[in-house]
Amino acid sequence: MAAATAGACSKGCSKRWREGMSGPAPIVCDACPVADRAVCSALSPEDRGELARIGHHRRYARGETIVAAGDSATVCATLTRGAAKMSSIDRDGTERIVALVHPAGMLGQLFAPTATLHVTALTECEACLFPAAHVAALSDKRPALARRLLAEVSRELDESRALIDLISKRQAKGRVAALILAFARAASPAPCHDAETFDLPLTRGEMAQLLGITIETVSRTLTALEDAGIIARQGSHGIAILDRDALDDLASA
Amino acid sequence: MAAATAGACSKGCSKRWREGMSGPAPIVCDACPVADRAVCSALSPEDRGELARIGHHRRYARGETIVAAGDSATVCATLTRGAAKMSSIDRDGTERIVALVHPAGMLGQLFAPTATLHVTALTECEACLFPAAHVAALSDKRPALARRLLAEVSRELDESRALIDLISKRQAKGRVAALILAFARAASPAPCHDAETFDLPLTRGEMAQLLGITIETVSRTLTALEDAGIIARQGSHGIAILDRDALDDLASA
DNA sequence: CGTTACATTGATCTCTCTCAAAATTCGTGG
DNA sequence: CCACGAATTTTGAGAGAGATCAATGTAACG
Repeated sequence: MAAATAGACSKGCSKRWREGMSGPAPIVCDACPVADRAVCSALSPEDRGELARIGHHRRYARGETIVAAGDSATVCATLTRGAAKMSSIDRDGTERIVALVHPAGMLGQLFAPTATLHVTALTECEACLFPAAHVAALSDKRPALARRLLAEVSRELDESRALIDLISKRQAKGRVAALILAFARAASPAPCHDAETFDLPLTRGEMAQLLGITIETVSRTLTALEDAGIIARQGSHGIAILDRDALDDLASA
Repeated sequence: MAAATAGACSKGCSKRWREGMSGPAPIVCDACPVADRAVCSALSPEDRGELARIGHHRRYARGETIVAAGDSATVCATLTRGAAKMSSIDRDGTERIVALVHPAGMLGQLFAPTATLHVTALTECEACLFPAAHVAALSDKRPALARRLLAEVSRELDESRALIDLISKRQAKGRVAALILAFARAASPAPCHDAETFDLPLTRGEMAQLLGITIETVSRTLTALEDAGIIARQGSHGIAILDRDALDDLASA
């Protein structure tokens, strides 16, 4: 299933694995936290039931590979809980994060004959997986689904362009500030206002890749933001926003 | 129609305007250079004919605004000739290019109720414009079109991610090299191999915005590439690739 | 309790930005 | 067709931000 290099998890997942990371399980839409937002919401209950029988639900540990670049059996998945990253690997082995996926987002590339991107769990997370071919076939019969898929990919495109915005900030402070705000938005249950306290589910290395700066600069910048009283930190990943306006200013610079 | 600031063209287009930049004209698919590649190729001749009657064809001068951010009557357009850029404008007036569009590509945002991005002609170019609502309605009736639209947006997404790749290179040389290669690819009529000599239809300023570096650095980098015998220049926009391997090396760094 | 991975901090160097001026290109008008 | 003027591009010198190299600190796991 996974590509050769993707099996090893360097982040100490083995314990959690043994603790009972669940394998493939049936899909129960009634309990789905994103039933109203995800792509499947475009389907009638009957159609959704049919799709639910074809696909399955899985839980992933942090660091686990969800889709490996090179996989030929393309899946179309919806993230129901947690966060994931999509990344490409250069010939020289450098990883490059090209997208972050939050709950209700789609994982995988619906159209590529083989996946060109790795999809990796950033936190413990859950997803519903479907064979891409089935989804494509169903969308031919259900215009509402086709339209919803189109809207979802368009949304991903907008997000991708927002990411471009993020990393084309000139200064490191601006990039880090924008990243913090992006996660504040994603971490909030309500779309209208952001979370004030949340976890950045990225290592410093991942943040550095994403922002196009070095690990050291990320670290120094976070320290500077904390010293300036703009954020507070709890452990290495916990963030509390103390001065939202200052963060906005930095992010738009 | 256009936003306040978008009307002025600082690039001396007035003459070409007067020379007879054509206004809206009927669509003639027989003469279309991208009839086999564009989204409309998914339609039957009859459906395409119907769409052609609804939409119209226009030519744009370099620097002209095709879609202005804020436009509420959303159009769905196909670029048939030339090159265009999509960009957002920050609150502080900084332009940020988030996508380049080449022939057969789609312009505009099919789903946004109002456009969030400016679309501007980079070269003299031509496009077929359709009301987005009509295209969306037709795609509900024609699964083939819906699928083709989905594929197109997915392709745009891939391109957007490629752009992220481009601007997350650490060094300016790598970014410029990658940009040159991207245009070499786009300028070539054959998909299998790139053009060796072509025009970069961007000003230094546009390249700088795109790459997240300054005009001066772009200029210096091009000079350095020329001094190193990797490229040759003809005028300020003509590029000839002399050492493809060296360029590849720089671009992947 | 030691090992490993991750994060922070420090010192130095390189690259890019900034400010400034010269050179070139291109459109315009004579 | 040539000459002028505006915009763009190139080049230079100096300053600043981030990269790099290196070491210390901290947390998680076996």
